[in-house]
Amino acid sequence: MSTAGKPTAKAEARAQAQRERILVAAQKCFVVHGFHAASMANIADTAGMSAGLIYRYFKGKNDIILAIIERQLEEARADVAKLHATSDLVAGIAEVFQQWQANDPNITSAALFLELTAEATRDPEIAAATHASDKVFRADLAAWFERSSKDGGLGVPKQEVDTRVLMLQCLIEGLAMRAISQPDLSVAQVKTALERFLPSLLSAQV
Amino acid sequence: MSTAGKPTAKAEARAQAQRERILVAAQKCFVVHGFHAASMANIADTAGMSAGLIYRYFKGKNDIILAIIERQLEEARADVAKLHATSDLVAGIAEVFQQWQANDPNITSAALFLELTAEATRDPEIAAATHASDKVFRADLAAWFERSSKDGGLGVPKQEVDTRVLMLQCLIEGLAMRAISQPDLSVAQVKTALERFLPSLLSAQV
Amino acid sequence: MSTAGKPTAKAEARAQAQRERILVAAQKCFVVHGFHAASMANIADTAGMSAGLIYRYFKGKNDIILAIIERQLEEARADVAKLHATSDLVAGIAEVFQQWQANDPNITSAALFLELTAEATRDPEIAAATHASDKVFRADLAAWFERSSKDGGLGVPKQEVDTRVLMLQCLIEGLAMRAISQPDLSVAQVKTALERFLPSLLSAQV
Amino acid sequence: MSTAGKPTAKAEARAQAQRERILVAAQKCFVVHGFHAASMANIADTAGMSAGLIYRYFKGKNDIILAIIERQLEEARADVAKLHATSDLVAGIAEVFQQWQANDPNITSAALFLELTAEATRDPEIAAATHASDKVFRADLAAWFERSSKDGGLGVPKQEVDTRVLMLQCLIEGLAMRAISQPDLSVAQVKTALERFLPSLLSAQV
DNA sequence: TATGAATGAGCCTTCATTCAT
DNA sequence: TATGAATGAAGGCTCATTCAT
Repeated sequence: MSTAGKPTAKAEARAQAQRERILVAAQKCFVVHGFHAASMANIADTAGMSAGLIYRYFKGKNDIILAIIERQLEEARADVAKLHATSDLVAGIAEVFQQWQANDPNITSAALFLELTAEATRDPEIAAATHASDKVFRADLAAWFERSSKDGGLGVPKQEVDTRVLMLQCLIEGLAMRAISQPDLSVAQVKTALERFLPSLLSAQV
Repeated sequence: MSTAGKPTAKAEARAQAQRERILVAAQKCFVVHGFHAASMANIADTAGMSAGLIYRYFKGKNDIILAIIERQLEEARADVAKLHATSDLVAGIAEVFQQWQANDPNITSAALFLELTAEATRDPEIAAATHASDKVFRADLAAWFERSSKDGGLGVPKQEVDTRVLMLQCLIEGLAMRAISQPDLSVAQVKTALERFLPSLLSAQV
Repeated sequence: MSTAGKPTAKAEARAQAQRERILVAAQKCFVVHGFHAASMANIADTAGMSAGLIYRYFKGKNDIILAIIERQLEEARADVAKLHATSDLVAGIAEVFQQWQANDPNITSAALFLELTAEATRDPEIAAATHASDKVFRADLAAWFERSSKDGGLGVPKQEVDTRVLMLQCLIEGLAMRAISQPDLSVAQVKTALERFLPSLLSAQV
Repeated sequence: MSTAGKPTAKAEARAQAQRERILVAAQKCFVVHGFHAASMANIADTAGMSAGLIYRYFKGKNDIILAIIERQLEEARADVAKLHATSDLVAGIAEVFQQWQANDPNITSAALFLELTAEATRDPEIAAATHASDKVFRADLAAWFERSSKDGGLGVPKQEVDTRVLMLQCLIEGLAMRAISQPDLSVAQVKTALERFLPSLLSAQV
């Protein structure tokens, strides 16, 4: 009985690793084929395991998506946290745009982002997850905007925060669509635009 | 043989009407169920015809989507034309946002818009159609921005046009995502934001 | 429009024929493999059609069973009606027993009968159908028992009817099990037993 | 090597206990879910062991069923033995009926009984086991019927024994079906019927 | 032109069974 | 002896597409 803890911990670690393996494979497949077109067999192949095994770690295809949404939120929050440090929002957003345009597999693809959002329109579970995730992310942004500059924030006047956050999100998410719809849009152009209009969103003045 | 001309003309008109009927039905179905989840039987039902008949007018499901993208472009161009007249961009965009949020079936749904854009990432035909469509639309916007105000334009300095168009598109398309991800976002908030930041995009000054 | 009726009638006739074809095939498969072990592909093969087509006529596997239960009731009621005429219950029951023992494919097999009854323990829909069917059949039997002999009945005293019907059903259904569990039981033995004990169930006296 | 005997004996005892544990769990699962619907994982859970371990004690699912049939025979024989003692067959049968109707898990459920019997139609091994088991049980009953009343039997005339046993089995097994198909059948009704017709089966007179 | 019956491939999921540990 | 992760083979079902009528 005294040794019961160790095997369990080991097993749980392995289980977590498997879940991760599946999520990575699934994300890859979803990006390539789309959520509905990607088959479980597809994911299993990509993950290098049998299809049946996936069901030991996830309740079903929908469960996988839900987990991916959570991952996305974490990534996004981490990105925001990084921005605090650099404080160079223009460069940061431009880089994300570039990654989106290049379909960089290391970050959540723009296409998957759009597809998940669209899916929220139909699947209640995905809707709930998306909305909750979005709320948290917005709160993060708002806190950063509101915090004084000496605390690493932007010192945006309180009554302006919501409006600014809204605009910033539109801008970023709009760039996700641009990255797909306008493949010849250069990063330079994006940077130019951001340098021209971002300051008014971040300024401490009204 | 001498009468072959007239029936053909008539037939072609009918064919065009049938195509339209199918497209309308398909768009309705895609909005409700999503592109992949909407079945041909579904579309046929909605169009009030048999499933088999659709294949006389479209090569397949993908063909329908391609046609719908073209329709979207036409709608979007018409919207821009309307904006020229009203010139009240804030109200116009806010209304579109409201329709998106309400999932108004009379307008291309935000979800379908996102879904199609995402699909452009995978299907080369859809990509081509999307990119071409986007290019035309951007040109329309640019022309409007550049045209002098006495010609119904905005008189934006030439070197600023691309940047401004880009930002405006990000804003609008970003609102499409907001309409889905942030269901409690009020139109009033959107209007406030637009009134605050849109002017700088439309102003004739640098 | 005036010709709309005829094709529909024809189509409906064909649809009914298809349903019948499927039911016959399904019954065959269920008898051979059992309800759970028989696959839809199996049934489709036996019916000489594709698996997918079955779903045009039945909602699913369960739906088929439900239809079969209804068929069984009709057969059983028809059998009772025949008994009225012949009035030779011993011979009638003995024949059914023989058919059960021979696994005669023209009548509901004893095994399928047992399996369906067992399934009623788990599937609420099957339970409902089984109970309803049983009730109707019991009512038929009771009416026959109670009706006076000049009306083709048995003239069993009213207060005895339920008890007698119960015993008769136990006897018959018990024979279904005997037909399976005791393959060397001869029809002669069954007849002997029936002649010995059935009269007390059918007699008009208390 | 000199110590090989004792551990083996111990081991065999343990093995027997494990088999028993599995059988009890399996029976429970089969009663609840049915033979085909009960999964090995289910049984393993109920038995409080891993799925893989079951295969050390049974060749497979079918093997378990075979063992369960043997158990049933033993139970049934024990029941008959009890009847000798009480000699109140009406009460005994009524009680079994009640347990069947209540789906009492302490007794072989009526549904499982039917399911097994039906399965005998398909699986030769199960058929063999069922037939053998049934034969032994019938012999037990026959012996009891034939034995003189001073020896705890019923003293039924020899030439009548087979017929009476057959009828009694039909009655009991018929009640198994009634317990399922006629859920509103009261125990009182059953008792009334048994009191009315059982005596003629058990009487020492012809 | 129009129908809708029919097909067949493919999807998600389950589960008995095996095997490395 | 015991575990439970892993497999692989079905199974039920859906649906785009074809074709006889």
